[in-house]
Amino acid sequence: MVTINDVANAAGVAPSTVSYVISGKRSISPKTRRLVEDSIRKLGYHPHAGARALASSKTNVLALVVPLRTDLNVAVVMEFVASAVTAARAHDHDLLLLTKDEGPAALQRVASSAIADALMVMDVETADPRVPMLLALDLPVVLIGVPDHPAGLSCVDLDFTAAGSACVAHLADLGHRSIALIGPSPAVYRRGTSYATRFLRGFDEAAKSRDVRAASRSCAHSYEAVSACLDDLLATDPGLTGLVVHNEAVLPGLLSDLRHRGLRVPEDISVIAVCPDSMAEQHVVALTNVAIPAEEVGTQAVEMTMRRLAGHTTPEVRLLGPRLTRRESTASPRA
Amino acid sequence: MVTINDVANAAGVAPSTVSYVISGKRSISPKTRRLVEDSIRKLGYHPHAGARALASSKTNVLALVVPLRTDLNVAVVMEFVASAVTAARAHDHDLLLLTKDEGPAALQRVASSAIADALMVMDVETADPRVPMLLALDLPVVLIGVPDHPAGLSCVDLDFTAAGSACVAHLADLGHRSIALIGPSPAVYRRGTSYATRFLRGFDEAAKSRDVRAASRSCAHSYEAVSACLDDLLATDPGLTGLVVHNEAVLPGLLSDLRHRGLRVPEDISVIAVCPDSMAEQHVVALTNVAIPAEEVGTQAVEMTMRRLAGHTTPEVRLLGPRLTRRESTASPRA
DNA sequence: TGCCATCGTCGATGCGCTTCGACACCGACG
DNA sequence: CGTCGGTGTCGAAGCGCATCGACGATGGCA
Repeated sequence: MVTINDVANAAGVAPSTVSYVISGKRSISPKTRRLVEDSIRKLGYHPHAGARALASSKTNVLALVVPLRTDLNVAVVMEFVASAVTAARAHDHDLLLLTKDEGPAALQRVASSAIADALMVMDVETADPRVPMLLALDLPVVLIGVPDHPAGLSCVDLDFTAAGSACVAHLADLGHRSIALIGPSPAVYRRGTSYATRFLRGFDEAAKSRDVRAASRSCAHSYEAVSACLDDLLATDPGLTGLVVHNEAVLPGLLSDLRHRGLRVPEDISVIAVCPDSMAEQHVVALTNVAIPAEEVGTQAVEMTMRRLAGHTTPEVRLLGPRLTRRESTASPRA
Repeated sequence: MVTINDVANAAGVAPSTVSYVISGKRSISPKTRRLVEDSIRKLGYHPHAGARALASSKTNVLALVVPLRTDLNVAVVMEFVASAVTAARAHDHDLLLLTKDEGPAALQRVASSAIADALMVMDVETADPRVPMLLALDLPVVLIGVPDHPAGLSCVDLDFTAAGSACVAHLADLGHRSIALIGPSPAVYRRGTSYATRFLRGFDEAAKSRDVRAASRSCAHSYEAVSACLDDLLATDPGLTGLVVHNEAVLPGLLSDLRHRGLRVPEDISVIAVCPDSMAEQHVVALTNVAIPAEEVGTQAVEMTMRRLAGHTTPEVRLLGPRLTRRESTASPRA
């Protein structure tokens, strides 16, 4: 292994000088700098991460806690993870992956083993049991999602409340008077997953203020569940003309089922989805959607984390405004 | 921070004794062991990862290189990652995520910074430029996928060649005489992505030996591409009765398009997919499929890695046999 | 010419842990 | 009773680095 001493010898300087060249924490003459940098390159020197962590109390690692459940949208999670890794690397940090399954103890472990410098936590619940423990951790923490009481933790997420409202507004503007929300599976609501309840709230409030009849259902992934859900909705209100789908996984099944029923999109029924743009464009009828900006959320989460690490101590709560893109799946209802 | 010294003091023993209690590398009297373990628990002691890495040259971290491209199946990648993290944790290791985008240099960096104890590399290409460098790394490496010349690296993957053959065999057994493969996007082939070419080989060889007319096409994600691909295939051979789809992303579009053409599945045309079971079951017509056992591959990859870390030096190449599940999308062609 | 401030470099120290050799103690055996 | 082997514990060294105080050199100014 090539150490800082090897570099120092090769360059004819002291190890500490090499360290200062790398960190830039003291001024170095151009001549010495060049000498050292050349030696570093020639020897292919990389500082030993453990030694560096021990001496400096910084690991240059960010830990990310992801949910492994299949009832969440894996594509969204993956996109988020991808952008987080990329953003972290842009700040010269690495990304350690933890699973929600390991529970709060894993967070303790990471914190007290000094494995990572900061934590990013996905899939936050409204009354998340991890929040109090995270507060006690004295590591920078950024939540993806917003619990009821962030209490000093930084948060970033799509503004799902506004997203719910935007969907209703779009349909109401088109003239729809009776709409329904097809939401995530019951398990998601049961856990109190933050985004689900926030979206529902925005949906309900907007429906009330726009004076639109609004139903909402939770729906599991299976084709049968989707079908039963539609049966139920159409039986309850045969005049239903608009569907808001906050459950990407049911989209294929839903669209097939509508066609089987002889309901054309958008002529007979409008559909608006909450999903990534790529998914919206993938269907036969391109879907009007509110985008889930997983990539931007990931980047933002890392940026906020880095700011905390840089000493910026005040926690921020950042809600990204929803972006609705009109495509082919929404239209005015027939008179 | 609570250190090994704090624990030693609390237990009234030497720090080295605490270390031996934890590692089990020397025998400890039951009395002392209990004393130490109690102190550890009471103080909530976790060894400092950096210090431990420095002293022992072990990080207890596995690095996983994942592709971030969207032309690969994100669900499969995610499933793999999930099982890898879980398996790693079961062996008391953490998982560090790297992206393929960073290129070979990132692997160098991780190795010479002693950030991880081993590397797992996904999305391997037939003539992967990373292979020679990985060989020089003197870290245990496990490839997910099989390059042309593994040359001493461990590999694990679904046996895609056998999978390709199995698809053909299934259709041939049903009596199909003309079939086609709809493969991944051209970019995937261009990269020489290992699994794509292996599957194609198995497909071609089986078709030849079973005396089945076989065409194959590469197909991008878009609905238009799928449609054009079908136009082409049906024009080339109007007698086409079987489709093998090795490109999960096009499935929804493909199935819609077939229906638009008035082709019923499986009455007019059989469809067999290479995709995770969950995806196969999600469609209106449940799809006969060859499963992509991402979870098992992930677990296996970790197990192989741990074996290497335990001193087991001979590299293994492990190909998982394909499992074909017959569902509703395949049937004998009408006479 | 002499003094001081500044800049660039060095040496020493310690981060928390693992590991090695040393050693004290105990029971068994001749 | 003396010796020997084994068991359990200890102390010290060192892993590779960052960081702090110190110090020599250089240049400006009086």
